[in-house]
Amino acid sequence: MFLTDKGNHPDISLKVCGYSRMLEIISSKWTVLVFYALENGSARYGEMGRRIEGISKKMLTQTLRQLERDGLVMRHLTPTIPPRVDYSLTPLGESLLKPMQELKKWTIDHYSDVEQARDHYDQSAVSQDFAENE
Amino acid sequence: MFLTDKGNHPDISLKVCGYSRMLEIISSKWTVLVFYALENGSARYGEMGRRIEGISKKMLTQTLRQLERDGLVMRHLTPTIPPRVDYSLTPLGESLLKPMQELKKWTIDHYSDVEQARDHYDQSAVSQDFAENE
DNA sequence: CCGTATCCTCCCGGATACTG
DNA sequence: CAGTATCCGGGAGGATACGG
Repeated sequence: MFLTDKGNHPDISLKVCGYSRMLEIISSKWTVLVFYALENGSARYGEMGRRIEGISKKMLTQTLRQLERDGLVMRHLTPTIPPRVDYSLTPLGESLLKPMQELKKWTIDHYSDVEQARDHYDQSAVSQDFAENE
Repeated sequence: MFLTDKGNHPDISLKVCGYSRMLEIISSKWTVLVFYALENGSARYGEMGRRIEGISKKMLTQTLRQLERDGLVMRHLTPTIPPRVDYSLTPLGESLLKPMQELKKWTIDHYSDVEQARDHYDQSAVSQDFAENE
């Protein structure tokens, strides 16, 4: 880690940065996919498990609990046998939709640019490696 | 993992989901903090290391390389001795600023709601634990 | 000053088995 | 159906030392 020399205090701290708090809430891929699965209304537990490719029960439950704890998702239990559990976005969760969708739009609009940049970067990397081995 | 039963294909895949691609680019805390450090213009390597609390050289370099590879950040080397290296956002990187700031604004506006929800959730959790041990 | 290389630890998350 | 409990391997990332 960099040493903080006399009086030169860091001004970007994880604790107070708005961006960090943002990531604290939505930075996991499962969190976002689960959130995404609820964009168009409520869904049952098993249903979500089937719709979200590759998620395990453990992560589905854990992710839903976290979203619930943060007040973004509601859990509704119907105590039949077998039980039925539905999840849906809270008003707070819905308020997050718009900025999230803006960011999704940016990604869709610019992902090809990112891919192109990666190709270009990797290309120069290999040609440099090649030059070294001459 | 949930089994994909006959014909019931999952419709939310990591590979094609816009949100996932978004996280692919900005989901790490260091990535976001480094990006943040460049919001108001270019900065030198060491300067960023001092400003971003807790980051190690390894992660700073790794993060900058990734942002550079994705075409969001530019690296400018001045080959003096000792060398001087400045980093800045590319136009693509700048285009990401707006949606990111929207999300940051949401976080600032609603973080207290999230904290309140957490308190409430944790509160009910402990009172439940308490009830169990009666 | 601006990195890279190496080692080593910790914890995330998958697999599996069990329960109301 | 909707979870919980336990075990465990791999990779992210910190600490440290070295290099141009």
